Amino acid sequence: MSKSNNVYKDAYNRGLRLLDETKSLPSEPELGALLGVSRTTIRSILARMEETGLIAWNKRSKMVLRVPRADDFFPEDETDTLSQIIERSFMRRLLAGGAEPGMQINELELAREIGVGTTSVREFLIRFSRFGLIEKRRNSHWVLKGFTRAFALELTEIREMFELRSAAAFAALPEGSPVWADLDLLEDEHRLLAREIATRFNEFSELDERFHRLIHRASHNRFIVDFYDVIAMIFHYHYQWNKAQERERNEVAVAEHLAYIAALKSRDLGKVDAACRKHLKSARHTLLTSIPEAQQPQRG
Amino acid sequence: MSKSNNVYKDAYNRGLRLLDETKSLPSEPELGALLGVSRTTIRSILARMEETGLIAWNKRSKMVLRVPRADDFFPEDETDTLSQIIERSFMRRLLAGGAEPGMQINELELAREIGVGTTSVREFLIRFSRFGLIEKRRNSHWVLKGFTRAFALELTEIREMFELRSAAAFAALPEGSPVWADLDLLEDEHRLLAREIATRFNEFSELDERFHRLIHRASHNRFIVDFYDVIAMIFHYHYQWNKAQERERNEVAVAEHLAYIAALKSRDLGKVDAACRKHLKSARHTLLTSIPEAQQPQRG
DNA sequence: TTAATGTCTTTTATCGTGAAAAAACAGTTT
DNA sequence: AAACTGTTTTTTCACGATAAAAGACATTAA
Repeated sequence: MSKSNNVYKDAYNRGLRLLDETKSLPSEPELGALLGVSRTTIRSILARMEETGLIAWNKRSKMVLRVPRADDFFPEDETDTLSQIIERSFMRRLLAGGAEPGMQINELELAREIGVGTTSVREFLIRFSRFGLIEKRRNSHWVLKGFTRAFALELTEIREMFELRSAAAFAALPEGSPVWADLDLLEDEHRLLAREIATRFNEFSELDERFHRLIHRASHNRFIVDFYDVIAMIFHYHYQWNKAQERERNEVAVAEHLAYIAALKSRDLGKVDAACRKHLKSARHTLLTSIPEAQQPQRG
Repeated sequence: MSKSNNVYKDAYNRGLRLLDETKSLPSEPELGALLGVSRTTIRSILARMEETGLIAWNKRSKMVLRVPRADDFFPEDETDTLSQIIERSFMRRLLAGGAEPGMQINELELAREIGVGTTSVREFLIRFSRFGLIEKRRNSHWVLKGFTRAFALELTEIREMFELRSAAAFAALPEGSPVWADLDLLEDEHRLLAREIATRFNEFSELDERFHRLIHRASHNRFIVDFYDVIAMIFHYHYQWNKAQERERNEVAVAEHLAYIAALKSRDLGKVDAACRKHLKSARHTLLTSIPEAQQPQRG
């Protein structure tokens, strides 16, 4: 088993949804652009759609024969990237407890446990190392630094520095910039979510990320924009394991975002600074309270 | 050829130097700690030293028979890590010109050209990507963003943010902190270098890095400390290709460092801020003037 | 003559493998 | 018993190989 065809399977599923919506299929290059894959993959998808009787395919004519059924789709877990699989596995172990700071990380053991090759695990660890949670010992093993209070404090320190600067840059953007329209759209989504927060509170995390990424982009600095990956990753897993008062927390956060948006629209740098600080302070507080910190750092 | 024994060769060379200095060798574990390698490697080294008649080795007795000659050493280029080799090759191509922003990077071609496996090149590119000079297209090629003026500006923006904060943290450190002794030592080295700048100006870059790393460490923030890797990497190559007015530039920088050190020792935050700003401003200027920026960014 | 399809080539993603190096274990010496 | 040496096991590092996916080229339809 040298390489899974998850790109194909994922694109196939998305292709089915497209078929369901539009009841037709465009040309191969257009489909490729739409699904973000090459024509090679598109042709495999069309071939299967023909096989399963979804379409009649002859050159440029693609006649839709029937609507996709639930069992036409590939199972969700077969569409995951290897690195997603490894990341999930790794994070589960990391958050499951028993993962003390200072502990060694064994590539071979990880690979065996997840059932993948060592190369993929190595590449994952290298990519993951920029999050500051693990560290490599020169020609030896990796060391877990752990998701500690110190980590959270260092992370939020940078976050606050970067976001205050980005927010100020955002507010200084000229009237004609397209970001203002993006901000308006996000504001609408926030209002909608605020109204239905009782039932849709778990949709906040996705909105949160889009909002903050929009602001960070105003910095026009790749290091600031890239750093949001660290924050997004942490918050992604944080949301999964800390469900305490989720509804209340998110309700507060939506309100803070709306105030923050209003401040940005006012272009009053003082107001922007205040609204941004207030929101980041409560975000930091939420993150800090969710860290167990029962165990002390140990030497491995 | 599956893995070069550069760890052994490099440790062997360092072992020879140790032998030359001390005319004796300690126990295997102690040697391992001294050279930073495992006992397995130490034993290979001792075995070769015996073979070449440098020592008589019997269990814990290691009698030195003769002084190492020049031809006892392994050639310098056989002691390099694969990733060092790849990095040098890659940077040479990047700085050699003809490396336009937007250009594709081909793993296979790079691997063939350097004469290494694709895995090593992939891992190098992943590690290198955090410097912000290249970017990966999902299941496709890498794209060169290029060492442009924009890059330099984004880099220095973060650098200034981080260093101003670190310098303030440094100045606020209590009297008893060991960093003050480190600073005193660095100050001495600066004075010495200042006196002999006419001949030793090329030793500045190494001192520069140690000085700034000391300051950044005062932030106690892993993201700030790690970011200095980006700066160090850029300046390392920058020093290699921009030799114009090197002596003058370094003379100015040493003077700025001494003023900066004096400001830190005064613990006057205003003075620290001013000295730091002044030095970073001239560092940015030096970097910016060295960027050709003849070619415009192009699409690949 | 533009834009599609059909076919072939190249590159990326991933694995298994084997040597280098580390680490663990067992036996000795002081 | 503490610290060493001798031996064995495990892990890391790097390669070549192969299927998936991308990309390039040739051909055909509108």
